[in-house]
Amino acid sequence: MGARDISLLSRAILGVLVENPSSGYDIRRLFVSSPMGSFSDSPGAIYPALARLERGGLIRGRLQDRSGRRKKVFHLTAAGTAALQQWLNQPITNDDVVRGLDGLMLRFSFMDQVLGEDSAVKFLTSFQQELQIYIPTLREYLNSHRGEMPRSGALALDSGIRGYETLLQWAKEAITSYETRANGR
Amino acid sequence: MGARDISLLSRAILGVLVENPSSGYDIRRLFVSSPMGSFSDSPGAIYPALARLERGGLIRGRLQDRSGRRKKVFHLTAAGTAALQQWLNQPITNDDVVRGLDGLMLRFSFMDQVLGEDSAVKFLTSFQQELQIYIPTLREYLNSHRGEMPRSGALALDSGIRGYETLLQWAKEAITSYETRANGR
DNA sequence: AGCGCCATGTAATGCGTTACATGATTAT
DNA sequence: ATAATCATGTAACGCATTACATGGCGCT
Repeated sequence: MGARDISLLSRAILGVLVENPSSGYDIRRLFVSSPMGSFSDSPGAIYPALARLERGGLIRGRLQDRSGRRKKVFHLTAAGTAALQQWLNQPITNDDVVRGLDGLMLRFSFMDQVLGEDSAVKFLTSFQQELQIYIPTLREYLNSHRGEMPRSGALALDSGIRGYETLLQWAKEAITSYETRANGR
Repeated sequence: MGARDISLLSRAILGVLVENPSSGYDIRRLFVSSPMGSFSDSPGAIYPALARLERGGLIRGRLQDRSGRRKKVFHLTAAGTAALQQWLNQPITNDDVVRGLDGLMLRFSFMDQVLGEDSAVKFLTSFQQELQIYIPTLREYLNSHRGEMPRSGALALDSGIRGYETLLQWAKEAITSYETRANGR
């Protein structure tokens, strides 16, 4: 009831609000104009999500009646911040890697603002470990089933494997990027 | 109604059935045991999806009462095959690349079985073109907004860009893989 | 006077999730 | 016997999609 069972769209909204208090319209514009465009910019998704979050006590909206034009600006409550932190602190599971990559990257993108760079590095390290376990299982599947699969099926799987390999490489470089920056200070 | 408005899960089912007539249980097992695991293996998703497809005339189930154990094996109808082909033949849009990558790869994985290798190559070529348009826009966004973004936000976007670059490279190699094979025949 | 943008919502619909329910068969 | 596996379904619930509805503001 309080903090679990929150949709990914709502998580994204919490992450946006932790940086800047915003109206529903602001969030819609952000979702169309930025690479967060994988989230819905439709009013039928965002306004109900905001209403749910407010009902749950995670955000709070203040009405601004600037010159007749009504606008409702939302900001995180203490409970909202706590819920966001708790989500970001969740350990990375195999299931996250297999079916929840979007959520994982969303979590990471808010991480160093909310939890700090140390947490971001820990996250990346854990992510790296999960990938190092998962990638070989995909390769084994491809090797042992290649014969029975259509050519394009095998290629599609190969593309998935390469995507994960790219992520692994990215995670390694991201970790060193945090470390060199720390040294540079 | 007839052929549009079909969920991705249902599309995946159609693709599975074009290869092997299967029961709901067979499909569930396939979804857990293969890298198609991003699809739901839950009975509450698969059986209703099968029922909808059958109601729509795209598949047809035959009851097998092998030794008391009832089993309903589904196969594609002519309309089902047509619907699948029509889906696979859809042109690739920017929206597919931004928000529908899963669907795109799913389409490709069935492609050479259903439409033949020529279509697969055309698909890859078109995919490549869309990527060549889209990737620079992401890079420009990153360059022009890097200053305002938190470090992990910029890194998350970078990971997305690299993923698309990997896909582009993969598409190129996949095309040559089809061509060399054609020469080899 | 009218068009486009700012701004917030609601209603119908459909699908997936989770949990529950049922029953037969095979292995221990 | 009884647990695990085969096998199919249903019910409550929540959320996203699409389309609709409303109204003020600013420009031409």
